[in-house]
Amino acid sequence: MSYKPSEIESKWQQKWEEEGAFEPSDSLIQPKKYILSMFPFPSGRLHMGHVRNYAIGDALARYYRKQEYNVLHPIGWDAFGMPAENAAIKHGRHPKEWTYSNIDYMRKELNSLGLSFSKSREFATCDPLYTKHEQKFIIEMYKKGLLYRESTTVNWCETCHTVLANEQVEEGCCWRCDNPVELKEMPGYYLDIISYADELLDDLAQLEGKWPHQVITMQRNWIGKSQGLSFTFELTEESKAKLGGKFEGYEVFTTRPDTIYGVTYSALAPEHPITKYLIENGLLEDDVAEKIKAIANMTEVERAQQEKEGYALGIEVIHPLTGEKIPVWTANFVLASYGGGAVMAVPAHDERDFEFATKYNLPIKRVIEGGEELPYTGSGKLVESGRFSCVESDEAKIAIINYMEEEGKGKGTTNYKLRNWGVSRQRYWGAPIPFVHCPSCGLVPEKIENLPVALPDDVEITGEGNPLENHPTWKHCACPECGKAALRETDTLDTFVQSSWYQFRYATNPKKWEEIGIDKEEADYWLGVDQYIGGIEHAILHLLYARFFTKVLRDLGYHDIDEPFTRLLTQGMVLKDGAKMSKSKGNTVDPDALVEKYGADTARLFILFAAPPQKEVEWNDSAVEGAFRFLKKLYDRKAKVTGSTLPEIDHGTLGKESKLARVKVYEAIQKSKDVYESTFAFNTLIAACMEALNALDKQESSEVWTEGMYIILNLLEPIVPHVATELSEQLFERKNFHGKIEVKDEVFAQESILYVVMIGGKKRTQIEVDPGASQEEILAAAKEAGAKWLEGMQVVKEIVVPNKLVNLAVKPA
RNA sequence: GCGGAUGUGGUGGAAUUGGUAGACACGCCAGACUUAGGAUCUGGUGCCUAACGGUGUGGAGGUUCGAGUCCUCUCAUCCGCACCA
Repeated sequence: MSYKPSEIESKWQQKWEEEGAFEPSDSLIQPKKYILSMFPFPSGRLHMGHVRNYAIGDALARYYRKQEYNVLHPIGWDAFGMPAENAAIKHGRHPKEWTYSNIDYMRKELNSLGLSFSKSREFATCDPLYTKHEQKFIIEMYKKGLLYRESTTVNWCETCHTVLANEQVEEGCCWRCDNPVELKEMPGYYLDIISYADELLDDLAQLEGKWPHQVITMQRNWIGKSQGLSFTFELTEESKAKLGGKFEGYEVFTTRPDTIYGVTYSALAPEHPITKYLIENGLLEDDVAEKIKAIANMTEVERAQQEKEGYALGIEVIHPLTGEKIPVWTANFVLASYGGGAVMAVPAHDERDFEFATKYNLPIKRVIEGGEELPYTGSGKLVESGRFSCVESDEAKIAIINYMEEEGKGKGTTNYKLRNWGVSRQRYWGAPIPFVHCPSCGLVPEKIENLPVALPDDVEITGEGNPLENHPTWKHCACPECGKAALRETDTLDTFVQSSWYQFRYATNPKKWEEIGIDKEEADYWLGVDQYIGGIEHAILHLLYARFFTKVLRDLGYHDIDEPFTRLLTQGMVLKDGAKMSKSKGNTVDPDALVEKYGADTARLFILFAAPPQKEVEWNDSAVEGAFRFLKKLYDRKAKVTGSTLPEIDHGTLGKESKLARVKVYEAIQKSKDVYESTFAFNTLIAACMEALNALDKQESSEVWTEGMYIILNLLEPIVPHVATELSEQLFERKNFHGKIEVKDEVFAQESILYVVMIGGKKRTQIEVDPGASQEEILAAAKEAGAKWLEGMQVVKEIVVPNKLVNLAVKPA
């Protein structure tokens, strides 16, 4: 019988389904492995990236299951989000209907790949049961002061009609639709991720070596911690008067307090309250006011592309140390979102300040020695810096901070680039933010017993405005506190909130899902995820949020885990014709079609064989054929097997070719541990199995064949489970899938050892030596074999690398 | 600009971590079997050379008996952040 993947695969998929073969045990004492591939968004169909992601995770899950670990390998659906609403707008389908029908289709696709998921723990994040617990967390965070509502400048995507978090803005554009992001002032809910910035930063150290270095660095840079001095610039009396007594001064932050004596001007962001006040009260000339407003309307990206531009505001502040009067400007390079939206400017020692000062003829005062030209941004001895002159930069930084603190003029401060996480979305298809606006009580969280605050099904989705806002009745409710008429919050939560805690939900037994969100005992048993697998595109977004949420939930008492993902593998993209597969480029390969033509095993084998998982993999039709050919060959060789157990082989009696075949087989075993447990270089394990099969083909011992197939099927089962299980069932009653196969050292014992002979660093010949040969004997043999190249030469050094080579260093005699 | 990677045959990629570079596979070439095949099997295949031999891991140096692997400089490509004071 020839290899018929479709028959074999559907047979085993059905069997696994009936057996509930991949459910984890409820016993929480066994050694465990939690293997998690990032859950998919139910977009409609699987793509090759999914196949790769799940093939990697499945191989690991199956490997550990065979090693008798209790394995949790769950799947679910990241089901809220814009595309569902876009489908509603475009095709008039209800987001819920669209989402669930996509899930049904994609579940079948995943099934057809033979992935060993726990079916009982599958869920979609749009399930009100999931929302219920999430809303409870949100309310608890609010009560703890970690969630707050405020009106501020936000990133607004006009196409998606919603606010975006900082992490969701890529080069000034929306991460989802790629339209330029606008700045807009509006109220929203924020999670105080900054209060966890230090822990998020410090704990990266424990991920070192377990997460890709690149991801750790990206997170570190994103958090962007910097230390320095913050102090208040007090306005002069005239300036205070000009500002109607509304302002005493403003705060600035600097990482270079050592340059403070070099301040020659100060600059405010166009959005700074003082700038705004001056404009709104007509205290600037009309054309200047217009120009400042124009800057304020630009996005940060647009501003960054502009030349430095600014305007004198006609006010002055007092230098905190010299008492000098310093002019105040507004400038397009000062960011409203960082360090209070105001800076002290030291043109001599800062490139931006220098460029600006040069353009507007502002004074430049050197206060640090070093460098030939200005601006000089390095460190050095201070000059013209009062009592701090002659002190080195590093010391001066500390001394000046200390002095400012003593004098009550400023303090040492830490600043982060990280902004608090804006979680409000003005969209329908998300988890409602469980708050109520009461005219008498203000902002009130919904009562826990009333959760979930569920979405109404009867909505009109037009793309105009927020459907929840427009719904005739949904938002009208009674205040949870005073019972009077009130309005529900119509914002929904960012979908990244759902994916921030799903790893804990899977760990909780489904029997408890109704009652509790996270079971502490089970969470502490299963988490951290032993191996997490997903795309690099989540390096900051999801992976930072999930780390943050984990710490917050820990502090709320839900579990004791510090880091959710112990080990992380970021898989490379699947390319075709050198570009990422995408519908718009028309270079996709449909997993369904592939599975239909060659079977799931071929698809899985190809994608794991073509490249190591961390790298990009280029699609190659003939390499797919090659993978299929190998499986056909493997299947065909079942005829060579004569016994149904692992045979006892008398190694000494075997022929040379048979011995070599055994070496290859046992080398593959050794390789497999390394691959499955540390390097994930499945390509090399597959190659080792191919080598072993090639070597088996070159010999005739049926015992060696039996042993070889017994072992190879065991090693390949995680990668090509259907064909491996089928053959194992036919040949060995699946006995080869249980327990470890011991490596037999006798196989590696050699009768003679091959030494390469190098003379003068060049490979010249080789010799066969008895394993017991002494160093002298080996050298003698080498010299004899290499006599031709030693003529007229003098050996100056002799190196013998045991079991490998002899190197004779020579020079002309 | 800052940060992180990566450079090995025609292609995807190996290399026991300083020890025979190119495993395995794709492609290509030759042959066999076939009515035929884009099926299967066998053999070959880094480059230069008729051969002996030489040469070869982006480039240039260095350490070493020995370097794809370690060090210094350099070039190229990719990714992330980007006026963060």
